[in-house]
Amino acid sequence: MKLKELSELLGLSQTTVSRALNGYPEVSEETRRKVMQAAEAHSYQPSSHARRLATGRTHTIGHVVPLSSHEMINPHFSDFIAGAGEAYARLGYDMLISVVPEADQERVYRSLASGRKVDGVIVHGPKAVDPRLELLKSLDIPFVVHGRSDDPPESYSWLDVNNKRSFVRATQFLADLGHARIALLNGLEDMNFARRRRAGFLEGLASRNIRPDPEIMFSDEMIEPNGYRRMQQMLAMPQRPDAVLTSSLLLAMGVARALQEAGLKPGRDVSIITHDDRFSFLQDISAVPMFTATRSSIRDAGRRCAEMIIDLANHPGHAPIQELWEAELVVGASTGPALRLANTAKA
Amino acid sequence: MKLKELSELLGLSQTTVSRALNGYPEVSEETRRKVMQAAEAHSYQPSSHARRLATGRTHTIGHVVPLSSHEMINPHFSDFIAGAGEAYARLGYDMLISVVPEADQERVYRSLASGRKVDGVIVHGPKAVDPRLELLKSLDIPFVVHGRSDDPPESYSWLDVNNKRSFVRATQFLADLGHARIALLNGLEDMNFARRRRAGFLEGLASRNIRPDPEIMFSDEMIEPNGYRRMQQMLAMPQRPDAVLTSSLLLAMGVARALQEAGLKPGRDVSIITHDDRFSFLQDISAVPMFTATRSSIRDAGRRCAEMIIDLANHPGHAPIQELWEAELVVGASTGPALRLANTAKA
DNA sequence: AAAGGCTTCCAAAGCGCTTTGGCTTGCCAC
DNA sequence: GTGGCAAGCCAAAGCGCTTTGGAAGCCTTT
Repeated sequence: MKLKELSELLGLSQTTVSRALNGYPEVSEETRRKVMQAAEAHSYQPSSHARRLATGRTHTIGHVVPLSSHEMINPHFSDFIAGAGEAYARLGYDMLISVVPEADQERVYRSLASGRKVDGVIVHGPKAVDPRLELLKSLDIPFVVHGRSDDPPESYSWLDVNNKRSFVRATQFLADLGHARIALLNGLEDMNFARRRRAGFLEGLASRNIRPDPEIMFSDEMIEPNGYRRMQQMLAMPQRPDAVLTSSLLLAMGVARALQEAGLKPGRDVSIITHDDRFSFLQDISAVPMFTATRSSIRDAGRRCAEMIIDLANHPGHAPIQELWEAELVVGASTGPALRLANTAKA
Repeated sequence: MKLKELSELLGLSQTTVSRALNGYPEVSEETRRKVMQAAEAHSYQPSSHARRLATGRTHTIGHVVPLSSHEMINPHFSDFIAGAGEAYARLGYDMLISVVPEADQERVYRSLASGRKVDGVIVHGPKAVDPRLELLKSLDIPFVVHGRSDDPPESYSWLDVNNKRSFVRATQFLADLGHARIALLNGLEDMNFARRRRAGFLEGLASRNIRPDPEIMFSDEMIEPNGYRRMQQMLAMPQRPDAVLTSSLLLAMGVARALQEAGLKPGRDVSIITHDDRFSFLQDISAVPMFTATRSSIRDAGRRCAEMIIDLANHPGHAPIQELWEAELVVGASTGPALRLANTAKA
């Protein structure tokens, strides 16, 4: 069923039918009702391509998802997309996803922009210094960054967690429990969020007069095996850490596994605190969470980013939107006071 | 830069320029070369919408990703999409993703079909009996199922792992190590794959003359906390299992965590074998894999499904394609012979 | 009664491509 | 010298919508 057929069926012009369906005022309520009914009855759906060609609007948002250097897809991705997808469904938008190796990104952005395939894009995984932002500004296409780069924050739209403050708090929390030898298992530090977390960690240590030890500060892809490997490595050190701060629940799980394999108990022998993106596949269903964590739902972030980009796409010339979310500190079973015995024995 | 401008610039008609760019033969090589050069120089890219309107082909594949009953997004998703995305990028296709609650699926499929937004769709997470297949057949839109339903297998296109055989082998492997009390932690058994695995498990037990015990057969969402919870539950039983077969690495990790917390060692005290979809965020980087597993890369599956659907979209009337992949049995550290001591003591 | 202003509708011109049908031109065979 | 054929090109007609610029009809005002 196409517009022409529908209009002939109704004995009206295409113009009137189109207007009636799209809610224009210059149509009598009487006619509009008839048109709506007929459209419903014949389950008329306008061809999206024809409409796009005529209006120039695509009602589609692009997500360019970079593969990491190891060709890995970020596990954050699925929950973020789930949240964004929910917003798109609600607001009548489509989601176009390109999964591309780092190197191909520029090409893809250019193609999205020049082919006018999308009304806006979401930028995933911003680097500390990220050339994509300049590129997108120059392509003159609305975009929202999930995270931040080092560009002037007011010059573009973004939604980010206050990574620095989270890690300051987490570090202080550990220090205040009496831990003095605190390890950091961070994400790859070419990522902006990882830099901010590192800065927070260092600031937290400094505020409690603890000297950082580069020997127990790591920067890896945030997957479980890396948590395991790094903790094993640290357990073999002459002086092992008494607390670990990790950037992801997956790393924390790896750490816990290494500890348990060594007969050590998280929260008693070694404290673990982690950032928790609330992955749905790791959702904590127990009364006391397994890990003490700074929590912030990445799914909510996806939802909000989607709303933001749609807003921007609908209002060209709109000023950039920024949102900084505070993570919630949730105390779980993986942290506890430093072992006094060991400390006094040493003293 | 639009076609009209480019053609005027070259002093050629739009027809000729279009033909030159799209590789039609009725253009001299000389002209084609000139056209190509000019297009390159002015980075001309045809408007996808105009092209779609004119040709009716969208060069887009739709993925309708259902949220589980708990609104959860399947962690399989991201790796599958990564694989598919790679194929799409290679073959010049776009990927349109809708994340929708179970109940909204039909509406979305209808809208994709009637709006002619995609050339074909991938069906995710087929149920044992899945009405979506009939719907798609009736909508007359090419589709490929990742997995199978109970529909006659030759009536549609699918790519599946031989779940039944995998679980027969895994069960026999455990039995042959001397384990007699084997638990099953399966996925939700309204899913087709879970039914087949259960059938394989039962067949494996039967082939070794072991009677199944419903008390230690579970069907849950395949997330880590469920593995943990179920294993804890089983450890509290008067006669705990001496081996566990799980449907996902996430479940297996939960099981291992419960064991270690109870002071038991996987592979010594209790054997674990799992199906492993090779999630990139759990990729095993150690020499001896942590878990004995039946392995099959879900990312490869995504890649192949994408190729299949494009094939079907390009050749209307093509006979359905089916592929059944065999999983690879990889022996890791989580399995070992049943404890003879305990056995003889009992005898 | 003429002028002006609403309301409600419509014909036709795009949007930027592809594709149909046809028109030249040059070459060869007869 | 004419007919036939291929090679190479083009004008124009879509594809299915939206939107511009009226126009018709009716009511109110002067």
